[in-house]
Amino acid sequence: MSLPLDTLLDGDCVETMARLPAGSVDLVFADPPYNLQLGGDLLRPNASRVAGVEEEWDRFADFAAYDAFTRAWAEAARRVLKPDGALWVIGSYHNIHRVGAILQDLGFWLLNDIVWRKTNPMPNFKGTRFTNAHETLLWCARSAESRPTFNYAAMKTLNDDLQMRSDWMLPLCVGPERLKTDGRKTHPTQKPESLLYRVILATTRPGEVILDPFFGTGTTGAAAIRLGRHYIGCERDPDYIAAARARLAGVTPVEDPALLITPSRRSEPRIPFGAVLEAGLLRPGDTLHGGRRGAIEATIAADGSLCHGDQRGSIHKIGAAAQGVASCNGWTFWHYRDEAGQWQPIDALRERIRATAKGRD
Amino acid sequence: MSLPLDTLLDGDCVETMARLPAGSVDLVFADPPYNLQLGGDLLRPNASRVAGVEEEWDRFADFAAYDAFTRAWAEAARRVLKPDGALWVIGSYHNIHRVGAILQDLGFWLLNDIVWRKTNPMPNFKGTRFTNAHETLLWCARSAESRPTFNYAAMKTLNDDLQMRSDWMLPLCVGPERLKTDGRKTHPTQKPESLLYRVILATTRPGEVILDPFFGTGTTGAAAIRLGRHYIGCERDPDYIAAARARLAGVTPVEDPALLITPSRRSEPRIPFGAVLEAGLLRPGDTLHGGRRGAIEATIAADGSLCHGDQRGSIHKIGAAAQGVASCNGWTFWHYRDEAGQWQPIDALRERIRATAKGRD
DNA sequence: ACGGGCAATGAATCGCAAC
DNA sequence: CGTTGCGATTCATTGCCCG
Repeated sequence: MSLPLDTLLDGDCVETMARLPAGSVDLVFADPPYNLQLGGDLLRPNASRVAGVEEEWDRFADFAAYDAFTRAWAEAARRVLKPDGALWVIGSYHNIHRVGAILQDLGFWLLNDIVWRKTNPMPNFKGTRFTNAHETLLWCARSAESRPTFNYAAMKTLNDDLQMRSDWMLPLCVGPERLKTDGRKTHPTQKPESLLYRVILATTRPGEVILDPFFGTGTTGAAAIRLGRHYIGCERDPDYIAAARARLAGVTPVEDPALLITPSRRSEPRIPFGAVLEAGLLRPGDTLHGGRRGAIEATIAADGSLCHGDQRGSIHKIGAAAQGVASCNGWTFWHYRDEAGQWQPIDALRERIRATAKGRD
Repeated sequence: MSLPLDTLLDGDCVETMARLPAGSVDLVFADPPYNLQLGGDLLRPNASRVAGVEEEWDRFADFAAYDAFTRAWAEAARRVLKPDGALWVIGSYHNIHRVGAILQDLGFWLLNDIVWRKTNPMPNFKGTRFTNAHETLLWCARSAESRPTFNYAAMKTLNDDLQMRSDWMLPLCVGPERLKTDGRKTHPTQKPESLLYRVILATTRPGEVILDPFFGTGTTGAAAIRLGRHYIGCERDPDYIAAARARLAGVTPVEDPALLITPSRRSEPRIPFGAVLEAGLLRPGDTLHGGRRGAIEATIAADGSLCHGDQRGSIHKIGAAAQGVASCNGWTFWHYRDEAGQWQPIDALRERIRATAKGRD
């Protein structure tokens, strides 16, 4: 059975997911009902009424009912995930702890909890609590053994060359982005595309498949299309389905796929040090220098090993031994004198080989 | 039986709390073990070893054992709380969801989850996840019917006359505040007093009683004394007890608690260029122009880097490289064509984001 | 005394392909 | 399956040493 890519599937997500092949999806993004347990109407200081979440889909008899619901969709999601797949869930303090504990019990492995800090949260009108200014996302692998995708370099670049933190400052979905029907919001909890942009860019690769069991008005689909990923959506409500279909018809992907990938050293093919010799960029008998002011010397052998005193081994092993440390990246530790007489790390020679290799294919 | 005020009680907290009278305490602040489940050593890029939490008290056989432990202390805490009393718990993604779900199951009523955003978290050294830059606190009433104390005005004043949000930006406990024994940290997870100041100032009144079942080196006691509240601490470890007693002997109440609090910084939030993409103000594949008459072109990648010929990097780096100069402010160098067809510096888009992002800190 | 440079460090579930 | 070895990977802050 093949996957219904870029499709919105009408119906209950547990049943829908059960019909999909096991181990077929790269990422699940879930925005389940929060079980808000709201009481009566909430009035602003000017006596206007706050439009809360009053839909039938957010009403559960008790915690046990909510837990059973959570366990059902989470198990179904786990079944369709590939072994190295991952799951994101978004929630608030009303539900996220129940969800988190259940995910752990099911074998999911928490990788991070992410705080979505809202730039423009709704104030606490009654002055009885702290302004509830954030929501929480859980990012977890299918199991502790999974090797989930994390585009570290892309996140670092996106954050001006600093590691992306676990707290994200993003605005609510308002203005033109917010879908409206007859002047009222189409969906009470539409998420901003910026949130999904970051989730998808961080934890999937172009062309992969993202399933959203609570598709709503299709924010996940919109971000997936833009970023060159495939989506599968589940949704029961015909109004949401119609709104999502109309919305997604107008979304176009980025044209140049190269723009979707951040180059990282990790994903580059490996080049053994011997290739530098074979390319004639260094010769057996040449001397490399490492350490402070290049005080550590080593001689290159014909097989690409280094000789330092009576020790002999790889550039990494000798670099570590010469410094008396456990490990060492020989590519950045050892230096040679280039044509202009400048000291350069031998990594520059590896780069040169990579550049010519790319030119060939 | 009268309460042992301002006392550190030696022994297991469940047994100790069981000996205290029911309904006698105004607030419980709990910093339980997080059940970190660490693997082997973690080395920094410079090969130095990260001092993790290796203490026996953070080791549990499995989730079930941790849950049983949590249920035991939470039930004991609930018994000693007054009907309108409240509980704070701090934790990380490793444990906080289990704790939160158990508290809900026991009848506690969640009021807020608070995010302690660390100004100076430890980086993710291996580049495998988002920097774990926050911890979570749960604030809950003893029951849904409780009327817990919340000093709304004090919090608003503390926050420059804006409602205090659910995300707090505070530094780690380092420097002179961090207790040391023979040059090494006395306790692996000592919390900053600033965190306890805010908790106690927000949710207790002067003269009330705060119980801390995991007293450690007594941060809760120190903040309580300073703020004119009473503390009761439970602790098993004799080294922690000795350190706490010595510490608390030197703490004196202050007359004006407002003087204790450092106002939060109001510096402009830093906006990375990636935020402009996530906000949809520009899109991957769009072209920016710079230099005289916009002769220099560059294409935007999905991660917020610019592509110019075979070069790729930040708006600043590519701006500098394209001009052949050492440095460049990309925000003012690069221009885009706005809705009216006018060329505008991309800094205008950053301003637009700032205008909506009235974010604190 | 002041400043620059360098080292230390913080609740951390921290790699992966080839053999 | 386990073992081996390449080689990728850090931010904010404090404090000490030295000029």
